[in-house]
Amino acid sequence: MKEQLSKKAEQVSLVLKQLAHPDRLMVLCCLLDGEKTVNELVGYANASQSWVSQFLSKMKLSGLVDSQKKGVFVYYRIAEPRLKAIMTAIYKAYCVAGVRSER
Amino acid sequence: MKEQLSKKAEQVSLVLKQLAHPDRLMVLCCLLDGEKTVNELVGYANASQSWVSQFLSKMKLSGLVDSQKKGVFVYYRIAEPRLKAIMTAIYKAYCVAGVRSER
DNA sequence: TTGACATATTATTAAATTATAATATACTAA
DNA sequence: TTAGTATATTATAATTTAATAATATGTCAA
Repeated sequence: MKEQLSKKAEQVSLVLKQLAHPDRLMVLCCLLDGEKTVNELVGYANASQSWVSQFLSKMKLSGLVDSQKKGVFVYYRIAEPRLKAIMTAIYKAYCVAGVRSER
Repeated sequence: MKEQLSKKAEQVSLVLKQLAHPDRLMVLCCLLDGEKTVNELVGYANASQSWVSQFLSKMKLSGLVDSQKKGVFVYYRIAEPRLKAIMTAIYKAYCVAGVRSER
């Protein structure tokens, strides 16, 4: 039981490491809204094209996002429902105004 | 609006950085269950007393947990409801068996 | 086939984090 | 007051991660 939890913890920590950065959070927050091209994401995060591309490529490698090419554009979206769940929880906790934090 | 989000992102990333580590997740997961002494937490994470103490002290500094001394023991608990919310989401997503991930 | 734009890759230096050890403090019971 | 246990602090070397620049690839339209 504890063994299992510690394996999960390993897995979750790999996901959280990818999120634990302001610009990366901005990108993911943006993806939470639906699929976006690389350039659209560059606009949201204050980061370079190269940086965003790198980040997305890592996220894709680990299966957290996937992408679809349409002509010149590459559309990225969140592929892992558990990532979506975590991002949604974060968004609700920190970005939805007027929600009283219950004890 | 975007300005605000990016400030939030900064704030959230500081929280996530504290979580993004297997042993730290174990500790927090354990605290999700209720308050615990340092030694109890040392038992759950496979980490040294010194390490757990250090971690808790940082978390306390940033207001994510707080502690209460009872005799020789120091009881720690999650102080920030938003941390509790995120941890709960993570726990549900990764540790609750049998939950179908909805699309 | 060339120019313009969208995306991807690679390399390198700077900076932050991790793991660990050693040691200190504080409380309690005897 | 001393021994034993619980917790906290400090320091440092090793490892990761971050930031950035330079450049490459691929697609499309003219």
